[in-house]
Amino acid sequence: MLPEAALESAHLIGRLDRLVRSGVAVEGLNPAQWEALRYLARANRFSRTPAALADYLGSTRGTVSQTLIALEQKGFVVRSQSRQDRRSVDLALTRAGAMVLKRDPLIGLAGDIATATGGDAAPLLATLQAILAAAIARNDGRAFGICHTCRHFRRNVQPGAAAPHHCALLDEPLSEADSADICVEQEAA
Amino acid sequence: MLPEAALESAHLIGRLDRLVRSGVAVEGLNPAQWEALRYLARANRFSRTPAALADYLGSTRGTVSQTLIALEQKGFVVRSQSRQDRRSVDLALTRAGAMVLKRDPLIGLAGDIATATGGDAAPLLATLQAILAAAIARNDGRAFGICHTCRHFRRNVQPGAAAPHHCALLDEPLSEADSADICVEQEAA
DNA sequence: CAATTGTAGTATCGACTCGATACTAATAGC
DNA sequence: GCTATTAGTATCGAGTCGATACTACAATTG
Repeated sequence: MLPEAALESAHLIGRLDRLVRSGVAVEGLNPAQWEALRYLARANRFSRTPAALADYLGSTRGTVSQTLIALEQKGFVVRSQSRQDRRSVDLALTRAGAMVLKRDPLIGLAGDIATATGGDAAPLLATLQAILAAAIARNDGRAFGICHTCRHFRRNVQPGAAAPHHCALLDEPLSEADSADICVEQEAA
Repeated sequence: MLPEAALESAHLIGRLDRLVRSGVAVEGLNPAQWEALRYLARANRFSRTPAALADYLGSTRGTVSQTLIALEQKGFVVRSQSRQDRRSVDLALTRAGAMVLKRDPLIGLAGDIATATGGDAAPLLATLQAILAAAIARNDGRAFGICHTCRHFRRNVQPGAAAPHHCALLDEPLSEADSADICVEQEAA
């Protein structure tokens, strides 16, 4: 038997997200476009590609391609051909893209969360992370967790170097900044 | 300064909802249609109208009208003219509508919540309710809270009657079932 | 190394969604 | 009664999204 509070909580998560999405058109960006900008602001360099973004959004490459066209036309994203793989495209936020994220409607919800939790959102965050992990496992999705929590992460393999850490999956050096971003390849340790 | 955990929690709420919405097409219902069915299953008799649903969804009457046309064609909802106000339309779930809600994709998320909270989702629920209250206040929205928590609710005004309670705003008798449903007019006590 | 198979991304089409506008009908206020 | 307001619908057009087909490149296989 499913506890009533669990189902009610699921309802409320939907309502909260709907509230955010319905107040979104201010900057002329739709929900998918906001999500893409947020993703690109937090993804490490292995993860800033259309395919990874499509995985993250639970969408298709075709749909994401259109989202990216729109964002590029607005000047918030630039696409460039990858050097490693010339089929692939590197995505990056422009300065304007980073600026518009300062007016992300999600910040309003974050303020409400801070208010409602009295400033300590850590327990809520931990619970939500556990829920997301369960939901992702059930849907065979990718976690898009933080690089340094990954089972392929090797800390401080080159001490003192600009990129002291290492990814054992991609065999690539990792800077401190890399290791704090989310990664399309991340798997729990 | 906004705590990092609050913003991250806001992110996760968005991701959870997106996961639910992306696995939705199973029954041939889109996210707005699911939300409408959920609402009608939980709304008291004053609240089962297109206008109240539009408020709830943060949408417009025109858009909701189309959602309702689709749901009526699928046989999940019936519309009938209101007796009190002949401009108004009463909405009701059909038996098929109630049945399809047993396959609501939100139930999957509720299961994940039950798993992640170890079966006691009450603290999470309380936090989410507080967040939603803050978000609604900020957006000048309606709360759609439970009838008996309303400042217009008068308990047991007609003891022993089938509808013992009373709404002081609408001046209408309220059954036990009425008072447990959500209401478009609800205001915190 | 040539041929095959697989992958990254884009273009395009069609069904659908949604907000805006305009409209009808009914209620409320004066 | 006359006007203003409200409930709901119809319709249009911009935009979204998934599906399909395609190009270009990479990886694999023999």
